[in-house]
This record gives sequence, C-alpha cells and structure tokens, in this order.
Amino acid sequence: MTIAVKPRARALRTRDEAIVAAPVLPLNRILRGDCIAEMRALPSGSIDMIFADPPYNLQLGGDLARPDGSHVEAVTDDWDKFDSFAAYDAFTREWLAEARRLLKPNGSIWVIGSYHNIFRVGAILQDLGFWILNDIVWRKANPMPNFKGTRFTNAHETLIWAAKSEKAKYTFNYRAMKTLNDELQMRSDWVLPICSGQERLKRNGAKAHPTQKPEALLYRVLLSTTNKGDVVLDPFFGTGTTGAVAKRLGRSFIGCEREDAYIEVAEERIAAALPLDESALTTMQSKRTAPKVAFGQLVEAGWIAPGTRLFDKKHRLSATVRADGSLAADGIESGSIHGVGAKLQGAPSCNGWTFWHLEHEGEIKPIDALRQRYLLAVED
Amino acid sequence: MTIAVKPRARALRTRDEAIVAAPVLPLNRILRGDCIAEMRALPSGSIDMIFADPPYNLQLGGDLARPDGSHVEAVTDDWDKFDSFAAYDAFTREWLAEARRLLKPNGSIWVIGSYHNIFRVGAILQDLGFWILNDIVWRKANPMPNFKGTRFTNAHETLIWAAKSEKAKYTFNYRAMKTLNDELQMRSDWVLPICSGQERLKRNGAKAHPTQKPEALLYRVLLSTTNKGDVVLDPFFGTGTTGAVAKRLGRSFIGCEREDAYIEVAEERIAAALPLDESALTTMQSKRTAPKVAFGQLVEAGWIAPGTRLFDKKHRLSATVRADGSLAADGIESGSIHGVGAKLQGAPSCNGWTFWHLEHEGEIKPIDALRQRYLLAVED
DNA sequence: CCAGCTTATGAATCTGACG
DNA sequence: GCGTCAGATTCATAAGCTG
Repeated sequence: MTIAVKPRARALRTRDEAIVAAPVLPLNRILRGDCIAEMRALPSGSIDMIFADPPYNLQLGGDLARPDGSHVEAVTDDWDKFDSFAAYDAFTREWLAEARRLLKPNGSIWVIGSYHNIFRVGAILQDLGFWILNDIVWRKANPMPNFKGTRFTNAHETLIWAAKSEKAKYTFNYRAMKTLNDELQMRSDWVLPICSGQERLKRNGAKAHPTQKPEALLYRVLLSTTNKGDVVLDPFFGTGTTGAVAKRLGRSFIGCEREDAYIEVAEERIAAALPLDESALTTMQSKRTAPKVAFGQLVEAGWIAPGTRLFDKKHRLSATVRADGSLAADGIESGSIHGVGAKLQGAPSCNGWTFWHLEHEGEIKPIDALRQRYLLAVED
Repeated sequence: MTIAVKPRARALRTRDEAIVAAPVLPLNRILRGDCIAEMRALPSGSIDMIFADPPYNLQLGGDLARPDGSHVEAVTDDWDKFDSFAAYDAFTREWLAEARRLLKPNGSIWVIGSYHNIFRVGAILQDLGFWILNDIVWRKANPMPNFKGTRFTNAHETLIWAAKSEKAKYTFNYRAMKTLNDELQMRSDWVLPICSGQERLKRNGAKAHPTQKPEALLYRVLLSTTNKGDVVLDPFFGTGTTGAVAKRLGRSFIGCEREDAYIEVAEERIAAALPLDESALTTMQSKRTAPKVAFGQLVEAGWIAPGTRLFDKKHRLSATVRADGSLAADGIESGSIHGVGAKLQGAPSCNGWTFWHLEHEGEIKPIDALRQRYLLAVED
C-alpha cells in the first residue's frame, strides 16, 4: 500500500496539461521530505482537513531549522531568544500559508501544541485569515508529574480548530459528537489518556517517536470535522497516527515526513490498521442534513386531517389545520406552522414541529413525533 | 477605606526627591482612569504580582436566541471593541510593557482570556521577555451551551502565568496547592463554577458587570503565587474580585478602572469583605466531582470496537455499536445505549450500562464492567 | 416549611437553502 | 449578494413560585 514517494502533481507541468488533466493527489501516501516543499507540490484547494502536530521545542535547540533550511543554534542567553521566536514564527507562517492554500474553501485545520508554541501558532493563524472555531483542551488523564514541585503539573495540551475563512461552511458533525458524549453537547475540554501501553509504538525496545499522539484524540478530531471519503493532510506525520485513524474511519490521508525511521514505522502501522465496515461507520445524522418533511405532506398523506385542532404544550394557544397544511388562528394572519406559532407568542421565530401538539386519546404529543413516525414509514 | 484617586507617586517629581523618599504606593485603592496612564504613574519594580482580565475582543455577529426563544445578553460594551487585530495588539503591547516595568524582578503576571485574544496575549508576553510558567485552563463546571449546535461548547477559559524573566525566582506555594488538591499536585486544569447566584453582583436587578470572575478563581491564583503582605496590581479591576480576595487573604491590592459605575460597586464590595481566618479557609476547598464516562469514550479509546454486537442479559435483543458510540438495531431508530435499550423493550427508559452486555470468551458481561475498568485506568 | 415545578441566565466570534 | 423563510437548537444552577 503506502509508498513514500515524491508526488508529481501534474499542475507542476505545463499549463495546458494542468487544464486537461486535473492534478492527481497522492492519496494514502507518505511524502518523504520537508513539509513545506512537499506541500508546494500539491494543488490548491484540494484538501478537506489538515491536522498538524508541529515541533513544540523552541528553547531546547537542535531540531529547529529556519525556512531557508539553515540551522538554528541552541539558545542560552536573552539576546538570542528573540531571534529564536522570530525564526519559529517565520517557519510557522510559511507552513501555515501553504496549508491555507491547499485547503478547500470550506476546509478546516487543526493544530496541536503546548504553551511553548501554541500562542504563536494561534496568532499567526488569525493573521493569515483563518477563523478560529474552538480551542480544545486535551486534558491528560495521566500526565507526567512536575517532579521538582516548581509549577502546576502541566496536564494538558491545546488544539486549535480553525476554518479557512470567517464565512466558510465548515464541517461539524454535531450529532455524532453529542452521541459520543452520552447525549450532551461535546465540550471544548476532552479528557483522554496519553498514548501508552500496547498503543505506544516501539523500535528496539525504545519508543519509536517521542511525541506519539493517542489514536483516541485523532478519532474524535476526524469524526467531528470530516466526512467519510474526505482527504486529510498531516504535514508532520511522524509515526502516522493520523493515517492509521483515517484508514479506520474511511478517510483518505496524505502525510509529510522527513525521517525515514518514522516513515517505516508508520507504513507498517497503517498497513495493519483495519477499516471499519460500512454499518459501523454510520454516525448519527443531524436533522439539518436529514431528509425534510413538509407539514403539508403529513396532511396530504392523511396523517393529519384538515380541521384538526393543534395546541401549545400548556394548552393555552390553539390553531386549526387547513387543507394546504397552513394553520388558521383567531386574530392573526394564517400561515405556516412556524409563522403562526411565532406570531401567537409574539416571538421572532418558532419551530412549529416542537411547538404544536396533537391531542390523541387524552395524550398530548408534539407533531414532531408524527413526523418521526412518518419518516420511518416512508424510509426504505 | 478605598478611595478612587489619582496617585501622585513622588517618583514623578524631581529626581532628588525620588532618591530621598521612596515612592509611596497607593495601596488598597482603585485608581480611576485608563490603566496605561495610571500604571505610568507608578514606580518601577514595585509590584509582586499582576492579575489582568483584559478585554477579549469578542467579535460577535447578530443577536443570539436560546432554543426556547429567550434572548442571550451579549458583551456589547465599548471597552471590548477594537478596529483590528493590529489595534488590539498595540493596546496589549502597551499595557503589558508597563506591567513588566512595574513588576519586581521576581514578580509574576497572570492574564486570563479566551481563544479570541489569548494567543495574541501569549505571543506578546513572550516577545516582551516574560517567561511563561504555565498555561492554566479554567474548565467551567456550568458553561453556556452552544445553542445552535455549530461548534464544541466553549467550556473553558485560559490563564497564562508568567515570570518577569527566565531567571526569575518566582513565588509558587507548592504545598498550599497540594493541600488544596487532596494531597495531589495541583494540575494545570482547574474545574470551577462560573460566577452566579449570590456571588454575582447586581445593580437595579441587572448584573453589575458582564464578565465578573468567580472569587474561587482569584483565590487559587493569589494563594498559589503570592505571599501574605504582597502587593497585587489589577489593571482591569472591574467590580473588584481581585481586591476582595486580596483583602480576604491578607494581600494588598492596587486596581485601575475607567468606569465610575464599576468603581462604586467594587468599593462597596471590598469594604464588606472580611479577612479570612483559618477555619473559613478550609471551607473554600473545591468539591471533587465524580468523573463521568460516556459510552463514546470507550469506543474512541478502543475499548469497544465499532461493529461490536451487544446483547441483553438473556441474549434475546441485540444491537451494533457504531463509530460515534450510537447503537443500531433492526426496526428502530438508532440512538444512545439508553434510548435504543428502552425502545427495544418498549420501556420508557433504560440504563444502557447495565442492560447491554458484551460476549467475551464465552462469558457475557455488562458494559458497565468495562466502564469501571476504564475509570480505573484513566484515574489520576 | 418543604417538595416539586417553573423560570432565568451565563465572555457566544451560534443556520442555511433558495430565489 | 441580499432578502426571505423553513426549521434546528441548550446545560448547569439558582431563584422564585405553588400547593
């Protein structure tokens, strides 16, 4: 399956070729090399979601390269500190700008970090025009203690979730998240264990990667903000947690990684990951995307007879169903179940499905219950 | 007691006078005016700790209504309006630079914010030479829900705690925090309720300030990073939570505030605050809440694979686990473990944890057993 | 007086399809 | 792009009210 190769997007060739043949995305592959260079070779507006776990370490030195590839020396004195922040900012601005170019207009990005880098990442995201949707706190169930007792135990990491722009229609699987959280809205603080035990990948007895993220974290990220079949890019692929979870959840991935050792571990791991089958993958559908039923349909199908009286929950307001599915009530203009409900209450808006009730054998039930039964009956 | 006056620090007069007489700090007073101007009049290196709750620069759209139609009161005050990120950054840089000048060499600063502003604040703190010690997450026990179901519930705010410089010997009362936390190290995530009920200050029936912070939050901040007798500056004093808690804990405060209405409320409040005695101190400890586990957590953590079949105890009813932790069963709408269990039995309700069972090596066990084991595994 | 029910509210970047 | 309108959407607390 996954083979680490340089992508040869046709967009890089002549303009005519690019017009004739749409660029081919290197789906489910790990691109070996620096993420900025690799991202440059991919076509604009082609990615649904980006998950990025960029380097955190500013002051530890050694690992950070400037955008031009030159090495940033380890810094010890105050004089150099500003220089190191500037270098980190430049690097961050560069890969985030590429990331933004690659995103589809309605795509979104996740970046994870700690207090060492996340404030710089967040500010640059905003400066580049990304629109922050949430900051998520991964509350570690089992963090490393502060051994010297000098500070509060650093028990969390922060993720930023941002849309490409303010007006973007981003993907958010609200119902799936609410279901995952026992019918309560999913909050911005997530309690999850760190990656350990069987899940932690080893090589020669040592951990294969210093900052391997738990699959549960990626599971929630991918389930909440992508759809089946979406393309997810991870510019700092490491040992491929993003790829493994994407495969399980029926999403495609593209990874960038510089280190051969990590690529090797990732490929093995992803090859072993099992995709979930169709039925397990189905998630709770939001009513927004569910097939719509007009109130008039219930009337014409005979589920509600014209002339039926509807009431509000407390039986204080009432209206009469007419043949075309409109409602009539005393003293106001007739109209839709929503409009009449709103006018009777003097409210700016009203969901007629939950506001209006039917009396049936002494019981009073919202008309939405009828709609649910109708939906089940006509669905096949 | 507290009187709102312009400070006339002697440092502003002739150099000779400043040398002869040390500047007098306006202790336990509220300085009426713009915080930058007021801070400029205070002497350098005179403050032990600064707590700041600056404007968040929320950028709200139109009106927001709850699902029941009621109106959500927004923060629309002029003090939270900025023309651009650049304008907000310039303002932030200016007050933070003054704050740094005022701090003693071993002093520290706290700033609270949300994703709207905290990334900019954090980056500027670093740029100015502050040394971040922790980012603290205030996990709200009772946040406002996301009424429209468009994002994750914004259930936390972030505090940054930073020393004046990397080498500073800052104050951290490790033992006090460990004691407060039932002999476990205090973590970087704090669960505290929002300010409501009796604690919420009112004027003419309306809240006196739109963003009043809970005293418990300031209590923990002051107890952890100041000593008795220390001087605490709050540049955005509002209705004086910092002042009230400082008085209770035997610290001195200096507040800056522009609005007369807030100053009046704060003075009254602080006058009524009683310094704490030992016995009252023990009652301040936060309640530990029992951790809850959603069924979906077990799925995303890999403890139950999507596609798994669940059965009732007598193996007569069954359902399939889906990726978002919902259950699917023949002939009924899918839903939560509780809802599907109820519907299949035709019961009004059902505890899915004890109703559903897993088959494992011939044995059949309630999923609640799994939950217990999961709790043990993720518990601190 | 208490139990149970109803109402109020909190730093919120809070809809989307169609004409 | 803008106006219109169907219709989707909430959790924890505390205070107030009723019987």
